[in-house]
Amino acid sequence: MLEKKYNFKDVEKKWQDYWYENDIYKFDKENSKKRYTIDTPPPTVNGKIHMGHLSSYIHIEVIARHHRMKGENVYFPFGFDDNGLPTERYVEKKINKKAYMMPRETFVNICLEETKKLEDEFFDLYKRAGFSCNLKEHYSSIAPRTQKISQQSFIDLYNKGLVYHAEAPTLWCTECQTACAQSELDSASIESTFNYLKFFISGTNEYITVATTRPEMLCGVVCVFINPNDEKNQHLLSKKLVVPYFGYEVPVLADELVDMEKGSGVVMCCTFGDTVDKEWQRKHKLPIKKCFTDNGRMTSLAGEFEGFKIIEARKAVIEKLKEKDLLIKQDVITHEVSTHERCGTPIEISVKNQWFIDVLSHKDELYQAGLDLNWYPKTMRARYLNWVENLSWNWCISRQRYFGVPFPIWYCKKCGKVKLANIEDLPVDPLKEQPKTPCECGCTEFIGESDVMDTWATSSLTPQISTDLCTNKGFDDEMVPMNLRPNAHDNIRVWDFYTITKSLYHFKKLPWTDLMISGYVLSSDGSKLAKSKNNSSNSPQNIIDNYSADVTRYWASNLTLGKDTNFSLVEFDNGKKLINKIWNASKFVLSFLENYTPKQVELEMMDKWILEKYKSLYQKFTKALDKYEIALALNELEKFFWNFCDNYIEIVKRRLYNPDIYGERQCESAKYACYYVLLGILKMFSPVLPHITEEIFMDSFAKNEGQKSIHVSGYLNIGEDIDESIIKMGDAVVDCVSQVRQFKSLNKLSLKTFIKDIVVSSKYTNFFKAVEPDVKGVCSVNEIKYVDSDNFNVEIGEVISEEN
RNA sequence: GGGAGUUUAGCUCAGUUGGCUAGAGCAUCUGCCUUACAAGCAGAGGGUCAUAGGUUCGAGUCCUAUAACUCUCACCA
Repeated sequence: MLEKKYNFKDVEKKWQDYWYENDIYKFDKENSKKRYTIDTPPPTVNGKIHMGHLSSYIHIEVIARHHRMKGENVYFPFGFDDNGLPTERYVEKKINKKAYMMPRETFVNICLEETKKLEDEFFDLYKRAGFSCNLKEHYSSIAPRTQKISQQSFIDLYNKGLVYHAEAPTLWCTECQTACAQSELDSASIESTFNYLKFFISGTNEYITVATTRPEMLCGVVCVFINPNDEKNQHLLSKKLVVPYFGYEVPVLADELVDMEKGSGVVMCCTFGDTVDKEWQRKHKLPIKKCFTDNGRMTSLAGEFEGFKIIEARKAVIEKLKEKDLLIKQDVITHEVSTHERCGTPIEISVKNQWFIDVLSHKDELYQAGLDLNWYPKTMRARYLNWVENLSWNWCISRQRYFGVPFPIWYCKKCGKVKLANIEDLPVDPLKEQPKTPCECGCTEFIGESDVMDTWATSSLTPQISTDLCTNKGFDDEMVPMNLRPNAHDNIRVWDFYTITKSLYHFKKLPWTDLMISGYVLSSDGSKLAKSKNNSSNSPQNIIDNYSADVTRYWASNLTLGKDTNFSLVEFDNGKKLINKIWNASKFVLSFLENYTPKQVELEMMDKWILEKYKSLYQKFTKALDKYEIALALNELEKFFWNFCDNYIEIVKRRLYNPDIYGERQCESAKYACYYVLLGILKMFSPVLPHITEEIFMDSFAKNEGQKSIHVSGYLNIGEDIDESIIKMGDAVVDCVSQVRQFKSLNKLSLKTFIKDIVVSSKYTNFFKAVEPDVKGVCSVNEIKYVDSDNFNVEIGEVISEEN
């Protein structure tokens, strides 16, 4: 028997423990059933989880449970992305010290401790949300077995010539003091000044106007460009110009990229002030002049400004230019500047020795991969394609940081050649170990690479890393391609792109077949949620405490895939109502089904009707979920469920209560339909509401059905052929009942009020006659008359009394 | 500047490949304590589907343009 009230706090905890202890969701790799494999996103361990993350994971969860209920063998692994810059910054902030202030090993150990603490919190939250992933064994992107896979990937790319080491212009963060990748850029709107400067033509008193937002880089000017079609400035090509204030001379060159409309139509080129400078440096083989150091201070090139921070230098130079009358005018402008996503510092371009994975020469293949994958929703494909089209930097994977997977390489002290580690020795730390064999040149002394790999260089291998947990096959894996990669849309250009890249490069195949892209959950005012912002009242922990895991899952399941949503508590109240209704309806129906075992009887028409409608719902529901349309599936199910409660149960309850009046068989027929429809509905609700459905199932169905959990019991499919005519006729009966109810409502009568007679005009007289006892009962009508007609109509007779 | 999305009831949103009178929840109003549920039930009111054209027997849905908002990429001299 079910309790009178549903107590989610006790019930949810009870089943979470039960599932965990009994390995209900364990993946059985020996099983020959159809597999469904999920490349679960490992959360970045750099702060607290917010409702956005949680909702995205709930989508994955529902899909995993759906496939499990379809009878598939679901591989739903779990892991953490717990190394790299995001984690380092989290730890630096927490301990209020910078990594470079201590020995590398000390910092790495603190990182390991701090991530462990956060991971325990994450783990607890996932359990409390009712997640059916494998919580017992999870991967970590810094664990030795992961490092091994990551290092092997590097060696494979090296051997294939797809990764190279070069001194090249690199996106550089002066705050984090590391190189970064194009995908790590954000943009910020910054107020700045556009400064019009006098560049004197060498040996004359004539000057030409050049506009720049970065006067501090005047010390690094290598040339001045004009457009080859710029007639009025053609004469400059043979001349030299004097760089204002700094006084040295630079040549004038022509290039089509110069926009004649912008500024003065003449532009100075530094190496490097922005991305166009990078192009020009390569094309015109310009010298490289470093104006600032790794930590963002001016170099000796800046003369008296050496040691100034970039922004300070800019101000100081402008003052000097004013003093010397070299500044013609200043326009205040607001422009978009690329910044580092982790710290918001404007990105500089610097020349450094870095490791790059070549992506620019494989754009076509990468683009094609986007076309070959199934994107849900479809529009997300465009974001990927757009990103690939706009790629302008190769993927820089080296970071001048500390807590990351090391490169498995050394440089020969004598000849400088790269020495790779042996695959069987992985993982290696080149700072602690030495190669086992000498260099080709005979030298036995090596310098280990001190850079570490970017975290994406590793997490782009999650298909290999996660399946390795189950197969122990490491880098090579038979379970790839996986079925599903789920993530939010911000990760398309990052994690998805990199994973596709690696999979194509290593194995010439796609890493998965489907992508399910979730939207963002925004604050109620439309601003972004962030892990770093801690708005606690809406923290996942509090929401689950207040509303239950099932209600939280209901909320997330109602979000449209791929679409951003402002957070609101309204859906939570709807979820609460649904839970309450499921509980009450089940309790009521089951009160008639104690010790009942279903047996086939001749069915009453309204019982056939609800079963046919169930079949129709079942098809719509599974079809929608197969296409990752969680909200649509849930919607159909809710509509059916409410109809089941408010119409079907109301219609049959008299038969259930009074077999003596309505007949023994008629009562058995209602029990049969109630048993299977309720069971079927609970199974369909189970992916979204795993706790309450388990509670009811285990209380009342498990024994009959011979199952240890609803979640591995499979959906209830009672047939493919749907009798549409019964559905239509039964719907007409409901329509008739509605009209009688409407009549009573409009006349402010109680629904109990008896009506002397009604006249039903319809095409379905025989059907109405067959269900006459049901209709009479639910409508409190004493007599029904019938008229054959194409037009449906219900005429309502005299009101008798409130009691009879 | 390129690309994508959104615009439907007071609010939050559904609306499949064009097809009967455009749906749901919340809110509002009216009734009803009906042998599961008042955290419930039965009803009612509320919409020029952003705007303007077009295709069609028929358009919320398809096409063109416009507007507003959002996201994304790029520009950043």
